[in-house]
Amino acid sequence: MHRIEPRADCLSLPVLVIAGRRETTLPARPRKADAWKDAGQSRDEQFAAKRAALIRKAARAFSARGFYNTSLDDIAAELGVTKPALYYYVKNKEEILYACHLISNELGTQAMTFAESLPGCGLDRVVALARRYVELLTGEFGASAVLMEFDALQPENKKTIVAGRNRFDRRFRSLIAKGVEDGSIRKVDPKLTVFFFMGSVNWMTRWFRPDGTFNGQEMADRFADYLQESIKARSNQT
Amino acid sequence: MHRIEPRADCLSLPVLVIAGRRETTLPARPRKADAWKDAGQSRDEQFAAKRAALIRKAARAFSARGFYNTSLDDIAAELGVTKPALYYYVKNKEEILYACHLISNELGTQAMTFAESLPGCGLDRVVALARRYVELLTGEFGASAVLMEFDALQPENKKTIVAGRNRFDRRFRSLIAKGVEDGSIRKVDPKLTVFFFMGSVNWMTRWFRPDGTFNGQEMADRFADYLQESIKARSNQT
DNA sequence: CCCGCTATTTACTTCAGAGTAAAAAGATTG
DNA sequence: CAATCTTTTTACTCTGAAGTAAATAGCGGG
Repeated sequence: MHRIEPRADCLSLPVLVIAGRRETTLPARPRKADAWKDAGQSRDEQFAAKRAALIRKAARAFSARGFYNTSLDDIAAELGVTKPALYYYVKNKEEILYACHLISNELGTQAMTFAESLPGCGLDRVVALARRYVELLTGEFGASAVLMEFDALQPENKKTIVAGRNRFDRRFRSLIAKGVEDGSIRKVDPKLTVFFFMGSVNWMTRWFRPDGTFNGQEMADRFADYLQESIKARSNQT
Repeated sequence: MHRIEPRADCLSLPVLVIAGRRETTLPARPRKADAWKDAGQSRDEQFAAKRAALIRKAARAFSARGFYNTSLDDIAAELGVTKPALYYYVKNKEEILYACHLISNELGTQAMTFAESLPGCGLDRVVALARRYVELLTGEFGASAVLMEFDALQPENKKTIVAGRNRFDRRFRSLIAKGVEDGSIRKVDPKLTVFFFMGSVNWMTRWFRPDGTFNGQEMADRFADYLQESIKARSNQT
């Protein structure tokens, strides 16, 4: 019997995943995928790996099709198991969503910490943040992390997630404010700027495919570039 | 008995609406709102007005909380009636969503037609499009129109809506491409630029409140400004 | 090769919310 | 003020998907 206490620490193990298109008929029990057959680990490692794979499949599905358009049967089918098997790894659907949000916040924090550690003017750091964040979102963990379904979270979890997001927002704004102060960024409203940029990024998770016209790195470069151009100070203007 | 054939022409009649926060308990039957008590019209006019009010309340709710987080009971309660009453005006929930998408597309077309009719360089027209579009979205019809739940539409309707959206996208891209040609816009990828900007706008509908820090007009100005700065050509660069 | 633990399945229950039927309440008109 | 049409309600049904119980299959050690 495995513990189902909060254990969202399983952000590990890269798993190759092909973004699946919605099927009209559930393809009854396809061959088990990825982590589900990868052997050669301790029991606890396997548990963690499988849980992580589950979360990441779900994250991709949620990002691409939305939380409510993704049933647990869908996820289970994609993993090659049946729905109740999922309940061995998570308590309920909400916990999956929560785990996804945790990843999302984690990536944000990572990008932020990186950006804040950089030398240079405010603009440079803001742009670095943007680039790194998009890189992370489009990278290993897939276009998986940015979710919008806060309302489906339990109040307790929602509080945690929203708090994390707010922290990210504040640091982002503060970075922008510093840029305005040091003269590298033109006079923009930090809050609005963050909303503007984050909107683009949130939306990206809905259409981005790693095998599309642009890969993750290119997306990161271009998004960062848009942001940079839209906020950088120019000699000949306010 | 009233016909329930496709009749999504009811985009009329401004109705004052205060964005309602989600209630844990459904406030049982509050006083009827707005159009529901406005008398002094022919029957057909009343029908149209009420249907329009219904669609617009729903549109706001969908935008703010999402399609699946909004039950018909919610909408009915907000209007001060019971759920079955809604079925007198629409065939089902999907039809409401479809009507919302039609409004959304309509606003896009309006903004686009306006922008294309302008003289001036590509950049000017692109910026005018952005401003007008945000103006419309945040205006009379509220932050109501941009929806993301394409998947909940019937295949037939989905086709229509997606086609409309694609048309908008193409015209938007084409405007950008022209700007690049005439030298007013720097070398950006039109498609990506559209996605970038539309993401911000889509996201805006989730948080914008007319009574917030910025009103609709300010939002329009600032979003247009961000876009302008991010894509305009400069003398001293590529 | 049997025991006990891990993992997954089959076969359910439950519930929210979409949708419907039929009765009741409101209008409008002769 | 009855007759009839319009609108809304009460009281349901139905369904999809979340979630659970209990049986079963697989595995590692003794």
